[in-house]
Amino acid sequence: MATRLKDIAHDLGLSVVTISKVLRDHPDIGEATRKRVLKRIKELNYQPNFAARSLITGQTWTIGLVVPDLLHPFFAQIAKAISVEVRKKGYSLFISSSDEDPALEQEEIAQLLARRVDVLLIASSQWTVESFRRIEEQKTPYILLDRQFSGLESNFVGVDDRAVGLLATTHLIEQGCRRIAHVRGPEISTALGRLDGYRRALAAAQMAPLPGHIVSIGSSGDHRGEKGGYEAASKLLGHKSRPDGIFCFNDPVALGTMRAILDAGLRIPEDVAVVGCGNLSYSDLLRVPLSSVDQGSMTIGKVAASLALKLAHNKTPRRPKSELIPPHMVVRASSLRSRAAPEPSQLLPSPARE
Amino acid sequence: MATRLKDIAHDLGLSVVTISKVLRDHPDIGEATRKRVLKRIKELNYQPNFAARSLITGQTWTIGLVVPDLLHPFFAQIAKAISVEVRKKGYSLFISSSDEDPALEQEEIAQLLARRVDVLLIASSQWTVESFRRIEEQKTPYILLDRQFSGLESNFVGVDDRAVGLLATTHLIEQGCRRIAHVRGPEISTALGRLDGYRRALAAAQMAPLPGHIVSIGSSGDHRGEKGGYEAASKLLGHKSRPDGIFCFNDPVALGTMRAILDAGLRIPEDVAVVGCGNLSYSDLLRVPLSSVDQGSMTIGKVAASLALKLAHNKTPRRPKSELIPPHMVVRASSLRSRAAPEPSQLLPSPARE
DNA sequence: AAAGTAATCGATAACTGTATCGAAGATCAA
DNA sequence: TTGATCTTCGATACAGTTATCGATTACTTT
Repeated sequence: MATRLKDIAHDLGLSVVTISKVLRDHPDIGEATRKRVLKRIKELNYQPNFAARSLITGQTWTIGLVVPDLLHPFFAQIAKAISVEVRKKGYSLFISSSDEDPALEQEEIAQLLARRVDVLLIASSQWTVESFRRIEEQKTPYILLDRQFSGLESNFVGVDDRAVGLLATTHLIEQGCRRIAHVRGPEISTALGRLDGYRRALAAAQMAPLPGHIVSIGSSGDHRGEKGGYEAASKLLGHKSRPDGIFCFNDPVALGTMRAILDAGLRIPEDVAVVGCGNLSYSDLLRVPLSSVDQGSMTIGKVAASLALKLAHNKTPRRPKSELIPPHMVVRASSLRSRAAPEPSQLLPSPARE
Repeated sequence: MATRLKDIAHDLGLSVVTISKVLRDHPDIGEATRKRVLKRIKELNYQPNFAARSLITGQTWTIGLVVPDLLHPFFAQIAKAISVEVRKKGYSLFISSSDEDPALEQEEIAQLLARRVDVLLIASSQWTVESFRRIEEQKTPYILLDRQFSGLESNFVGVDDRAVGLLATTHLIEQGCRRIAHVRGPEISTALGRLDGYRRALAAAQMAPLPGHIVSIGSSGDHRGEKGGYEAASKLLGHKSRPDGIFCFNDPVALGTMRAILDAGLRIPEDVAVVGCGNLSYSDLLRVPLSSVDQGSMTIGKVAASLALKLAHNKTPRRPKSELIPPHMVVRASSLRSRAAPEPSQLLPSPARE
């Protein structure tokens, strides 16, 4: 059986209270006894019982994280960063993957609330605000990741999506593109922000989207991702004023877009330049390495973790805080056409990674 | 404040004990009161306090998972599968990423043990057996994932590495390769098993590795992965009897190998066929899509979860169980040279994924 | 009617640690 | 010396649940 405070107290002829105080650096303990206790604690390799501690303090020293898909490198990176950061402060991290299923996500949130996690971090695939209201009822502090919800004032950490759109579109303009199209995503904050940035970048250069140059990928699960990108890009390429640059909502969509361009017998980036978003780990291993806007997922994780730790300690709820992480552009072959053609070696995976 | 058993008991004029029994489907409760209690529980949305429950039962209904790198799709897939499976049974999963650092891994194991997880799952990056001995001292059941340790009798779930080597090498033989080389990994169970399978497959075809056709990637962190593969393959290609097929320890190494082959002005698979292992998510997005042995990471996760749940309930320790998952070959362009040349479309990402 | 049995529920202790306040002794000032 | 203050430690209550065993009631059997 594991050693308890009682055992140590009995060994040293002290009371449990004294041992408990030593453990928590309580001031009113004599130096001599403090040393004796610490020595014995080390000898017996005492590990405090979190259950008993939680019962009285109300804190569990755990943090919950719900992501739509742990396989997605973006969320995996965030999860990893959070795990590392909170562990340093003695917190452990529950991670669960909702598989993009709102119903499953709600169950997982409920389970984590039942476990009385100190803070809840959610990258939600929800469409309504309802489940967040339930979290608020329980008075558990929570932080939304990646995606925001209008009409919900909550803590938020994610990339600055407007800056994403600005960065990508401005880059295409600088590369000499004049007919820049956008394959946009569904009606969620990330897609809307990127669309807005795209529009603003064009406007800043005295340009405007040509009619039909903003296409949306299908909302059904089957037509999202790469397939949706292929279909959307096919539409664009059949257009009478064919785009010479396409900014895609995310990297999978950009992959589909690139496939459509190559299938149409066109060259990337000479005929059509492509920029995605997410900077996924495969981005520089492709046939044509994909330029992409990096969302700074590691930074998102670190910032979210630090905010979570703050919330865990402040018993008094503060005003919700929104942290926008600045994105940065990672230029690869798919959009590099201003200067000389890229070296052949750049078309292949290179050992030096971003 | 959250509702407690006491509240429900008071509301209905019953004792806490009765409510507790209803919650756990104890037989000696009358049907009428059982329904009344369940109704009230639902009304108040009662959530049991895990801390109090753990304190008395000794079970925490949590499972711990330690992986070397959550960003690696192999481990991400395993983590996801485990998370989904154990959640169904009411368990929550602590996940931590050790960043391939043995010292960090030990800290994380210690933290999870201190939390009294019911079962510990470890994909270890350890070199010694020492830390597992400590787990055994605490009498916490544990399961090793992916990598085994000689001289340590423990529960294990992972791919059948010998079968991996057999499958890959046999495939290359069937594709008409006659000088098959192997880029092997370090001195750990996975690499040794795959090497053994490679040897056996050759022997079964009355063949043997030519001298110098088994090369090892460097053990230092810098020379592992893609860079190590590039260096190892360069050696092989300079050999007087140049290989016409290479089986690589894993996919990153295979990527480096392919880069070396193309840099040498040779064709894949016509001059040299390549097979990797891991079937990483980028495998069919490459310039030359990579044939790879799939390790069945989802199956590993599911089997590990099911074993973990068994261990969580059996208070009496059973004999350690070893579960070997059969791998399967995923043939793509990098090794397909027996019949007609692959269709051009196969050289590009295809929407239909394995 | 007496005794036995089954069904249903509750009183009490226990699990381990923490918060609170009080007690004992030491030290110091007046 | 007295009183006050400080230092160091402990007694007690408590957090929310479950294990155990005893109590009550109703029903059955002989």
